[in-house]
Amino acid sequence: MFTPREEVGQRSETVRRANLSAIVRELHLRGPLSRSELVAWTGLTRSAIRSLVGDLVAGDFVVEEAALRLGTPGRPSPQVRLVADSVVVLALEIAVDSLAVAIVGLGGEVHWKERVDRPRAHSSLGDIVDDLCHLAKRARDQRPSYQTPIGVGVAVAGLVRPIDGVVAAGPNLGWIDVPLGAHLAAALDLGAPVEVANEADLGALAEFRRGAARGAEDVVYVHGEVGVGGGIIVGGRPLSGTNGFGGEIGHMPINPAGRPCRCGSTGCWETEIGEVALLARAGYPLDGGRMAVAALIADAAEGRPEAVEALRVTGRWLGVGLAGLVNVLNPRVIVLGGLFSRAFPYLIDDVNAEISALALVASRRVVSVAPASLGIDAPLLGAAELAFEPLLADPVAWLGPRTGAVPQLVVA
Amino acid sequence: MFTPREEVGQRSETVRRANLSAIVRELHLRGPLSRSELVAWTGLTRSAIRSLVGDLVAGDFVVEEAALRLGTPGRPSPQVRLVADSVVVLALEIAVDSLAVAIVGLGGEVHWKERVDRPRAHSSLGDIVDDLCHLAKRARDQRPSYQTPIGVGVAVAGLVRPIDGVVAAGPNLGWIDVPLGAHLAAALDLGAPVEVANEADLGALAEFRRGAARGAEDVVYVHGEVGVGGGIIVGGRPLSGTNGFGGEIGHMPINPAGRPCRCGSTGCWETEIGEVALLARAGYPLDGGRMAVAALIADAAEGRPEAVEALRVTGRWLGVGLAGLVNVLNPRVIVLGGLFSRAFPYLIDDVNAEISALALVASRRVVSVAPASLGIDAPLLGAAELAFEPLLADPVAWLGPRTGAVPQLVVA
DNA sequence: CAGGTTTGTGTTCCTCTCTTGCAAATGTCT
DNA sequence: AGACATTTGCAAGAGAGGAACACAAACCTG
Repeated sequence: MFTPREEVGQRSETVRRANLSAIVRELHLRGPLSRSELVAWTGLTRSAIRSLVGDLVAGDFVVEEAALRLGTPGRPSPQVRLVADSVVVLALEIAVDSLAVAIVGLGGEVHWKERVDRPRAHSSLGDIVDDLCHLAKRARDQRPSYQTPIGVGVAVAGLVRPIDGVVAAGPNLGWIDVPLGAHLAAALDLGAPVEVANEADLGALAEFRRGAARGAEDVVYVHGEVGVGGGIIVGGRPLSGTNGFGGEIGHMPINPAGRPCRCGSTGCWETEIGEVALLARAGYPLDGGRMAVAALIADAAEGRPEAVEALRVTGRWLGVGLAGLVNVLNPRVIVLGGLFSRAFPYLIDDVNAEISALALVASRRVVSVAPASLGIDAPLLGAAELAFEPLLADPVAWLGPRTGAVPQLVVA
Repeated sequence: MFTPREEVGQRSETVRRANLSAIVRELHLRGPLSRSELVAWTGLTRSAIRSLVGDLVAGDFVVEEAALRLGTPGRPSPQVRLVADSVVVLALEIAVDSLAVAIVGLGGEVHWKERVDRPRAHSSLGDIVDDLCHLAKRARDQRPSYQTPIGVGVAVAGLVRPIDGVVAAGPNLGWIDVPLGAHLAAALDLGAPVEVANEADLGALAEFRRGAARGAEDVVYVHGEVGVGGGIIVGGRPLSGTNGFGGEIGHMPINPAGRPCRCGSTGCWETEIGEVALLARAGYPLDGGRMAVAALIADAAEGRPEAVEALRVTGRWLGVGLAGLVNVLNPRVIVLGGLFSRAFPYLIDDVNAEISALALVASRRVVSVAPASLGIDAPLLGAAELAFEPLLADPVAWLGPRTGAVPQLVVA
C-alpha cells in the first residue's frame, strides 16, 4: 500500500549495525586505532566499544595488540587492528590502454597488483572478460592463502549504469549497453557480488579516501586521457546523480565557438583539454596515444616551446572549466589525474591563474589543486573501495549474529 | 586530544532522537499521516510508533484525530497531525527589490505573510534591519496568539557565510562582510536563533520540499533576477560546499568570448542570461528593473518580435549552462525561478533544445525543466524551512526528556 | 445482513544495546 | 616511591524497540 522511500527509523538492530560499521570504517580508513581513540571518534562509551570490539575479535575481523608507548600518562590502550588477510576483495580495471587486477585487504593493503597493456582498439566484451579472468586467476594462484574475495569491484572507462553494471557507453572500447557486470560475475564464478563503476568516479573515491583529497569533504577529481572523466564528492559522499551518471564533466559546454565533440555536441570541455586537443596544439600526431603524450611532456621538460605552449593553453582551458566547478561546487580540493597529473608541473600555473581570474573569491580562496597521489592506480584502488562498501556498511552480515559469548580480551 | 570530526556512534539517546525526528519530519513534509503510515515509512513497529507519538502528544506537538474513511478494509488508523499553532518560525527575506516576512507553522502552514517593495538602491544594514523588525512586529501584533518563534530564517540576495550569518558579498545591496545575522538577532530580540542563507539556496530548499521538485533527490534551482543565483540539492541534501558558497552557478564561465561581468571576470553565465542581458537584447532600458522585464514578457506574450527573440536567445544561453549542469550533476528536476519562471513559456523550448543538443543522452533523458511552483515566495518559504531544521533534527530538545507517563491515546 | 477477512490497536512482557559506577591496572611526572 | 592521569574490566541498570496475544473496526461476500 505504502512504498516507503527509505526506512528512517532506528531499531536496536540498526544501532548495532551502525556502530559496528562505524568502528570497521574508522579502522579501514585510518588504520589501527586504540580503543580510546575509537571511543573518541565514535562518541560511544568505553563499555560499548569494548563489547563491539570483542564481537569483531570473535569474528576474526580485528585483533587487539599491545598498546603503543606514546609517552602519555594513563593506562595504555590496546591497539585495534584489522586482520588484512581475512577479508579481501578483487579489484579490476578496464582502462583505455591497460587492464589491471589487484587483491586488496580490509584496511587498504594491496596484497597483489598486476597491470598489462592493452591496445587502444575496440575490444569485445568476451576478450576483455577473458583477459581479466586470466589475470584474476594468476593473482589467486600466486597468493593461494587468501580467502575468496568478499566482493569484486570493477573500474571501467565508460558510462556505467550502477544498478546492473551495464556499460551504457564506452567510446574507447566501442561499447554500447554492454552487460559487463553480469558477464564478469558469471566468468569469475566467485560467488561474490560484482560492482561496476566509472573509472573517474572510482578515482575520485580513492583519492578522497586514501590520496590527495584525504580529509576533504568536497572534492572534484578530473581524469584526463583520451576523454575527460570526472568524479565528484559532495559533503563526503560520492555524487551519483539521479541514475548514476553524475560527474560527467568532460562534456560540459565550455566554448560555444569550439570544435565538434565525438559525443555529438560542440565545444565540450574535452575538445579543449583532451589528449587530442593537446597533441594538436603541439603539432604531434593525433593518434600517437600515450607515447606521444609522454614525448610531449618530456619535450616540455626540456623546454621545447611548442610543447610548453600547448600544455599552457591546455592548462588555461582546464582552469576555465575548473573555475566553473569551483563556483558551483565550492570544493576543498581539486585532484588532477591521468594525463593531467603527469603534466601537472606544466599546467598548474595557468590553471591557478584562470581559477583566480574567473572564480568567486569566497570559493577560490579555500580550494587547492593537487595532482593525484595514487597515480595510475587510483581507479583500481577505488574499485577495491567500492567492493568493500557493503562490508563497511553492514559488518553484521559477515560477522553473523552476536554469539552470546562474553567478549574476551586476549592481548598478544 | 582527539578532535572527532563527527560522532558517528549511535547511542540509545540518539536512537530516540532519530526516531522522533523521523516522525516529525515526515509529518512536516507530508502532512497528516495515520499511525500505520508512520509505521510503514519509518520501519518501526506499532509499539514504538505508539510510544513515540504518545510522547509527541504529551508535548503538544501533535494531536491524534479520528481516522479518515478511506474505503480500505481493516480497523481505521488514527490520523496524526502536527499542531501548527504551537510551533512557529519567523521567516524573513531581503530580495533585490522587496522585503518580506512570514510566520510559518510546523507543517508548513503560512499563518501570515507580508511583502513590501524596496527600492533597488544600496541600503544600509541598519535600515534593512529596522524595516524587517517593523514588519516582524506587525506580524506578531496581528496574530498575537502565536507563540514566540522557535527560530528565525533569513533569505538574502547575497553570498552568506553560514557559520555566523555574515553576508560576505551582496552586490545588489552594496554589502561586503555585513554581519546581518548578529544584528538581526539583537534587534529582533526574540531569544531565538537566527539563521541566514542565500536566497537561491533557500529557494531550492523550498521547491525541493514543497514545490516543483518535490520527491526528486537531485535538483538544480536557477534563480534569475538582476544576478543569477542557484541552489543545488544532491542526493536529497542541499549542496553547501566547503565553506557554504556552493551553488553559485551565476558565475560559471560560459562564454570565453563574452562580456565582462560585474564580478570581475568575463563571460559569466549571468552576463548572458541575467536581467541586463535580456533587456539589452530586446532594446529595453537597462535600468528598467522589474517593470521593464514585466513589460518585455508582456510584449512577448503579444508576439512582439524583439521581445520574443530576446527571450529565445536568453533561453538558448540558459540551456547551454543547464546542459553543463545536467552532465555534472545528473539532476532529476531543474527548477527555474524568479524572472525565468515568469518568462518560462517563452524560454522553455529553446532551453530544452540546447539541453538535448549538448547534454549526454543518459543524463538528459531523466531530467525535466519546470517553473518554480512557489513563485516569488520560494526563498521566504525556504527560510522558514531553514529555521525549522534544528527542531526537525532534534525534537527532543524542545520536547524535553520523557515524562515517564504512560502514553494515553485520546481521540477527539 | 451475518460471517469471514483484513488491517490495525492496546497491552504486556522480552530482548537488545548502550550507560553508569566502582575498583583495579598501568603508565608518566615530580 | 608516591601522586596523578588515564584506561580497562566487570556487573548492574536503564532506555528503547520488538513480539505476541486479544480484540476492535472497517470492508467484502454470499
